[in-house]
Amino acid sequence: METRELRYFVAVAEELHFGRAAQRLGIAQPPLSRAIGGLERRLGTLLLERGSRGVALTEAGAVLLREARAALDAVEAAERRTRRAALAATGRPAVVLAAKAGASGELLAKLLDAYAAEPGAVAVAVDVVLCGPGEQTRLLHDGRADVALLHRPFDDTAGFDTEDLHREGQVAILPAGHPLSARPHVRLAEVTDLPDLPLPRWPRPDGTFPDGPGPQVRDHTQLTQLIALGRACAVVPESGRTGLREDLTAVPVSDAPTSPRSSPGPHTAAQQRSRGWSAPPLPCRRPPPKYGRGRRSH
Amino acid sequence: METRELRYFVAVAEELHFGRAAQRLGIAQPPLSRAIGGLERRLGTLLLERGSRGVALTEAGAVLLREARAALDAVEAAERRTRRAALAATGRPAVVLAAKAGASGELLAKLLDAYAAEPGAVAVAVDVVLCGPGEQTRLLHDGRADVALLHRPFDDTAGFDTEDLHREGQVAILPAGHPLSARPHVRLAEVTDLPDLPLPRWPRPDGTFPDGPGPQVRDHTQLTQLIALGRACAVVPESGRTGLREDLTAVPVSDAPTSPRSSPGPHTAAQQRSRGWSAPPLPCRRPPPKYGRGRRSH
DNA sequence: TGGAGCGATACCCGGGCGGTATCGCCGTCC
DNA sequence: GGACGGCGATACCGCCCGGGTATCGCTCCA
Repeated sequence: METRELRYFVAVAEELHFGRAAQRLGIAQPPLSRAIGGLERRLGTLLLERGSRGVALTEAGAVLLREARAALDAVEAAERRTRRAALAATGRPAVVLAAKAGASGELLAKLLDAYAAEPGAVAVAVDVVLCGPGEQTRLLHDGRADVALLHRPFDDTAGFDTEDLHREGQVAILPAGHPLSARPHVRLAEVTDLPDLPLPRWPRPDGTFPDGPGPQVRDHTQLTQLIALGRACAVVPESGRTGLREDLTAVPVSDAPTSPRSSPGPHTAAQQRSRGWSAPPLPCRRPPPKYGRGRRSH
Repeated sequence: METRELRYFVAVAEELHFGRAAQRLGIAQPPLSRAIGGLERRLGTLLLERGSRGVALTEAGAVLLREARAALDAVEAAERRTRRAALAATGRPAVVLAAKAGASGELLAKLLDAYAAEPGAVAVAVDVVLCGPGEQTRLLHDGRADVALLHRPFDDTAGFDTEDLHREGQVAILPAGHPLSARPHVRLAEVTDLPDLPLPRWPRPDGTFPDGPGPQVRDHTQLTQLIALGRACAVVPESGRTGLREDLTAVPVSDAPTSPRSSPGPHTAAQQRSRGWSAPPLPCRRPPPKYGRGRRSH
């Protein structure tokens, strides 16, 4: 299978319409039909159900869509990482770290300081990419980033080589005047079902939102603003209280599970071990005890 | 980048010889030279250092080799899994489970029994693929398997979505007559540096062996035979003592870290969640308490 | 210094990919 | 119910690109 065919198929599977998919791909519709037809013939199965009105994915088509996306990400990552390796050979080598904008600011700063102080790290710059929530995994998969700061259990670390950097309690973020905001601490159950302050809904990776009573939010700014307006509350890692607006209050959640951050690298350990650069791929290889919780065993 | 180019590059990078690589690919040498040249031009970097005698990888070339292998695996996996999904739609759906031959026999049997008893599992067969040590990850990456039984810390689970199924102590396998074999238990340090019974060396993923005093082994049979011959000893999970030859003795290792098994699926959680089949992708979804240690949270 | 080995280049050919034109099918709307 | 419009498939054509052969240029040895 050629990547061209995979790209074509993904376009049709996403548009569910040959004409629009062809337009998106910048080609005419007939070659697209032929390409999909050829793919189906070689795989020996129907990928798309052609109804009189539009197109639908078959079972096999749904599988191919998921797998093709992963494969295309891998190809894209290959290209990007090779390009960066080429830059690193002639210019300054760099590691790209993805972090959610607005979160983990303090940790990030200390992490970068600690890495700059590392022996052997002098030659490697750490480029920080700030992105929206949940985007980190995408960046890792398609090669735009090499490592990322994730927050369990909010972010999904499955499929990555991870290392716990820091474990912290959680706090509830409430409007300044709220009755609970005067309390020294609250229990999780007390804030998860406040009828007047529902928990917000974050977008899924595909951009849609789960059902529920809470408002839809896409980033940290929207979140804080909604809480300040008295329309929502939130439970976030302790570090989220730094740099809080003055009209918001953070109250420790006594019974919330501690939330370790993770710093995952590319998706196989072999990549980690054999990265061709002259400096360690993970920032904070021997991290200060304050943040590090030891290396993996392998 | 097209997969054809990646295949060509991997061939040359592995052979380090255009002529042989072309032969392996079944094409003539000039098109190969042109393809690699085009790749280098588009990436804007040299991938191969052409010396007067043979070829060498550049820094960027080494990165691309690693990334290209991963990408080609992903493409191959896409094809295989789509083909299997097509089969599943018309015939009997199946999950392919990879397990190391000779190990975890008992767990495997009980796992299959437990899965067969699951509601909803009746429609899905579990195909078991037995493979050599360390091959499981390869099978998962290129789509020949969906889940595998791995043994930490021996196998590397980085990059997979894993779930601990069982945690067990470790035993030292010794020749029957050895002085230590009469002991009720031994400490790890006592068996790791026996001068007469060195620990064997297992192959790395690339097939080469690490340096060391121990004999090279490739499978369980070789291992037991070497121990029986008094040329080596080994530390393996407890379950390794079942079905032991009579001329070998297993002695519990009192201070060895416990070794949980893991059952990883394809390399992203999204794949797990959205698999197009009608039955759960993981065997033993609600595993009997004896073996299961709970589900992941997400 | 000539020959062997190896990769690059020159040049040619054919298949495949992409283009336009058109068909077949179906749903819809006077 | 027939005309129309939307959509995917098919027919056919031209051209580019991928693959082939022949040959060159370079280097290392004998």
